[in-house]
Amino acid sequence: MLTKQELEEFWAEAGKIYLNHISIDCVVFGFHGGQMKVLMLKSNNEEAWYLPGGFVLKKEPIENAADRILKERTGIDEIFLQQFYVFGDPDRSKIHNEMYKDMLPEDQNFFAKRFISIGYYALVDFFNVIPTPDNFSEVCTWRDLNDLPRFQLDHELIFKTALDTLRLQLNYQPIGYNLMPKEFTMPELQKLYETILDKKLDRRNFQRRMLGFGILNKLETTRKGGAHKAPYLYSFDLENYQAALKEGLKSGW
Amino acid sequence: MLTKQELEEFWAEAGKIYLNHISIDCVVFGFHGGQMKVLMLKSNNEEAWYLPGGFVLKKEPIENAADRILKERTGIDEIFLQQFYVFGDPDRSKIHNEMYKDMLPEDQNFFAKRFISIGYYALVDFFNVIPTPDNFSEVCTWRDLNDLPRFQLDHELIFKTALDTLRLQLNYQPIGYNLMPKEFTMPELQKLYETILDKKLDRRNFQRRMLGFGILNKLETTRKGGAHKAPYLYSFDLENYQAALKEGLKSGW
DNA sequence: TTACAATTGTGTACCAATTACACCATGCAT
DNA sequence: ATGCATGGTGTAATTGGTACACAATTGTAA
Repeated sequence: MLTKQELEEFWAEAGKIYLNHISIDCVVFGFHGGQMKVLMLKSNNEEAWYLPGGFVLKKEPIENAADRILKERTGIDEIFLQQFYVFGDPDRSKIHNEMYKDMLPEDQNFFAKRFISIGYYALVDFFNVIPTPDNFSEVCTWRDLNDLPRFQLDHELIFKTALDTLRLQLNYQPIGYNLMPKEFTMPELQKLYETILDKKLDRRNFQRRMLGFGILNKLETTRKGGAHKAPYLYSFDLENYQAALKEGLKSGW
Repeated sequence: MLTKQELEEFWAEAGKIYLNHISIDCVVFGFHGGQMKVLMLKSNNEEAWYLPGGFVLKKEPIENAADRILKERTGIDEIFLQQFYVFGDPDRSKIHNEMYKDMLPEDQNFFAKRFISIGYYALVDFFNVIPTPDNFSEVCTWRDLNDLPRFQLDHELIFKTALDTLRLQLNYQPIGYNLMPKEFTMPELQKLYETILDKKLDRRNFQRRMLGFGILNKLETTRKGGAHKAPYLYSFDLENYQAALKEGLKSGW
């Protein structure tokens, strides 16, 4: 987090280097220990948490802005990003606007302006992420979807909209590919689908159907360790996966 | 279309009343004579056509801005609108930016700025629309999807993205309801689906399935006139339609 | 070493939905 | 009145999804 003085310098400069009125907010999903996680940030001064976000440089494509922001928060370079909605209520950032209102004259005051926020969701391999706080926070960490904190501003709406979109797009986007590690077992993949969809699936039918798509490579090795039969490991056949998604995986879950 | 002087006044004022950098573009779909249509505009000075669009007032929710813009172009009040994508390439409005570049100093020059455009698609009953040109055009009219003109800027991309979205959302949005007139025959409705999906559907299965959804009211009257058996007229049962869409119409087309 | 518990891998019978096609009804044209 | 094109309804065949049964494998405990 920046010091008070650094923050003031940042405010003064922001309007010159970033597009006014426009922000980006990202919902970063990860999967670990059979649970879906979202990356969130918090300042020590405030109780509510917020989503990783930022602004668009004057000549920067918005996709690049989202990439850049997430590279800073996660350390990951080529992240899977999907634009999903724009949040444009004039009062959505009212609380922040009030906070910054008297700092500078209105026309120079970047943060006192109304912001229209472009929502992206991101899917990442949990283990590749190095959560890194931003200029306004000391804490950046994964939060479990079953144990979410209080959100700042309209970030709960943004998060919920992202999750709804994720569910709808499960059959059209390479969601498994981006959320799972390189190698995984069938029960692990099933848990991911169950978590996203929030319902139980039949173990045997899931397996048969997944394999039927022809998008998985069965590896030689098995995952030993549990006190049970060792499951086979799989990896995604990226080429077939991409091809299959073009058609949509036949009639969803 | 405004005169040259009026246009200059508009430019000078625009930056004060509208949010900078942000525009809205709408893809308005209609259905007539068994063909899908898009509402488009053209200036006599230019060859390429463009989509109805506009800007967001400083304190206006973006949905209201889209409503307002389309009310002006179509005369319709409560239009079915769906936000579908944001177009944020820094060069997307390059040609326009160049045109207006030298008119005013850069910081006051609303039109010389980069625009991020929020895309909405709209579904309207063809017969309710009164196409009305805007400040920059003399022509506002329906164009057939099979006979599209050259587009300005990135409007072809916007249109294509809208059409793709429409196809994907066919089972989740009240698309038939908004595009068909109050009363219609089953073959007419089928033609709509065939046009959107760009493929033939079986007449008999279409009918059985549509009726199976329980979202249509069969009316007493039939449509006479053709040299054949007179088809029954139907209307949508809006209440059941809304309910059915919440679930998604079972496993798409 | 052997039996057991837990979990994974594979197969099959059943049910629901979609598809393909046959047949009848209706209204205008000749 | 007859024919033809189109609309309306029914039914068999196929496909796909669901619900289980059963065998195989691994570590653990007797």
